Amino acid sequence: MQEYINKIICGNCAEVMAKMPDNCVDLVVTSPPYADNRKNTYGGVSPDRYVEWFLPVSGEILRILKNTGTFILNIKEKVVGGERSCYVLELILEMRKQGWLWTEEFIWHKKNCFPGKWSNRFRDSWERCLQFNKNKSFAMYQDAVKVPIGSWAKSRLKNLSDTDLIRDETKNNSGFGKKVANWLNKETVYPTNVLYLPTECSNKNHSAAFPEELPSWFIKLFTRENETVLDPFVGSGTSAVAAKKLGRNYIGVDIIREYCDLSESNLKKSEHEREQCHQYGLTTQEAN
Amino acid sequence: MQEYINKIICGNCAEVMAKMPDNCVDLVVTSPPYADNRKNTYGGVSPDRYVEWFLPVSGEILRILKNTGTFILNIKEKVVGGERSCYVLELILEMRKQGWLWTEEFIWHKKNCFPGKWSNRFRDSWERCLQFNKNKSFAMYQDAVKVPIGSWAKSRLKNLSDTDLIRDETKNNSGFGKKVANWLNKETVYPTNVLYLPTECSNKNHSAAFPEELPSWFIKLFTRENETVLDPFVGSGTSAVAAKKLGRNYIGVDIIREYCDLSESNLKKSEHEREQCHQYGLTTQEAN
DNA sequence: GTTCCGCATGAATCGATAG
DNA sequence: ACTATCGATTCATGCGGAA
Repeated sequence: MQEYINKIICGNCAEVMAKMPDNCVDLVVTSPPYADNRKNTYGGVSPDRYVEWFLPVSGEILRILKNTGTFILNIKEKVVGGERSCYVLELILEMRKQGWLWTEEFIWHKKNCFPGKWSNRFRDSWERCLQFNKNKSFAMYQDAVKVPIGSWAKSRLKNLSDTDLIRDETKNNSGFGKKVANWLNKETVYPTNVLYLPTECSNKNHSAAFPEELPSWFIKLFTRENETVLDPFVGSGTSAVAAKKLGRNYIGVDIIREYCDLSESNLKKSEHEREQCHQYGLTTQEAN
Repeated sequence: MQEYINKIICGNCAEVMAKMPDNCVDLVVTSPPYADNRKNTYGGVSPDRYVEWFLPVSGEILRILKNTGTFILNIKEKVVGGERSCYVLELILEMRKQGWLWTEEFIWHKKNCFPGKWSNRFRDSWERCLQFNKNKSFAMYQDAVKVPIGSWAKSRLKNLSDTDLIRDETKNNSGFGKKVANWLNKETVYPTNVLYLPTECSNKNHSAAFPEELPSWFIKLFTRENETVLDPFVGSGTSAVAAKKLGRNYIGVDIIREYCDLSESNLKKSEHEREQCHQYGLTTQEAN
């Protein structure tokens, strides 16, 4: 097992995982290639074969995950022929037959989604983050993701655009005012199952980079320091970088050599930034 | 048909709809009783029988809906035994077999969701609003739900740069001047598929009232004035009130006499408010 | 050092045109 | 007839350079 810790491994993730022992990983967080996308990079899994393609992967994850571990799957179905594809729904049902518990569906509500205009559809600004478990009693450290109420209110007010103001006029004033009053007494609150994050804008040289905050949030929620986080479709390495920054062990797998190299490079870059922070006497926490 | 227009009908909605003619309704928007919920009011449909219970209803809706019409289903699966139930996923798959197109899944992101704290779960702050159609080409009036543009636009459009000119020229040889004019005058943008609305605070004497803005938004998006909106589980009458306020015809059905009375009462109340507004020389639009 | 402003870009989708 | 490619459309964010 030790040979996988804090490594990026190039290979087919189902085959790589097959060599790993049972019950050895605390969290799997990944964003696999979506159906029929990225034809030039991952080979383009078609929607009607997606489930059969993914099940061997989820089967290996089920085996190597600890009994108290969690599997977070970030995914969204494409539009095909004017209709939402059903492969994600079918995948959930099949994974349950495989032995998984479908514990929860978190929503990533994207602040800045892709632009576009169509006659029969609005812009898609959300994705699914499906939570699967082996067992009803799994590890969850809710206090690690509590939101300081002060900064919440501050950023909320700072970002209050004209849009927000006008949208807010419609709501019931008395009820909301009462709620705010309640919140003022607390220093931190628990979040909900909706994550409201911007998409990553900077160039990652990878076609599907999710924001670091997304894996980071789940890593804090479902693991403690020195535990192990696996991403079988590590891509540009975002989740590995997040795990490392948070003092967790990472294991990254990708079938594309180029992406493995990119992950290594991003890991080095983040390590370099950490060192610079130490030079200036900052903690990495403050720097982020 | 005329006997149903602007009426609240007490009865089993599948039976009531069975008497209605084909292709007579422009929009169906409803929030049916969720599985195993509201045991004391709707008799408590259990999760494992939910699909078989709902399919006759969706079958009748498929028949009475116009070919260009839309069916919006507001629903969220319950947690049963620590796991999300799968009846909504199964329902979508079965409704497709029935002939429906699953066009889109809108998310209602609740601003102020129900409070609570559990050891293995955060508060649930979103619900599905599933869009189904009979036909790929359905009626959609996107301009009716445009929202104010973000405040970023003010500074962004203050002075257009050279690159803006170049970018647009490369994509479109002919009509650049027209484009600039469009952007400069633009004060509203199209929304996304996430609705960020507060939950209803006021007491509706109904166990599952959704905010009026939710049906209101879909009514504006999918119908024009004098068209017909049906809610087969009308409950406290929210969607009927919304339709009436927007100058649409409503048809409300509920199996519970008490809820039919409540709907009638809420419709009267909204009519009364409208009259009061006229007395003060306000339009109903301004009052809302 | 701080704020401001310009700019590229991001898991997109549809309809028309071409092969 | 059916698939593949291409252009047009569009919004908000974080970054880097400048004031």
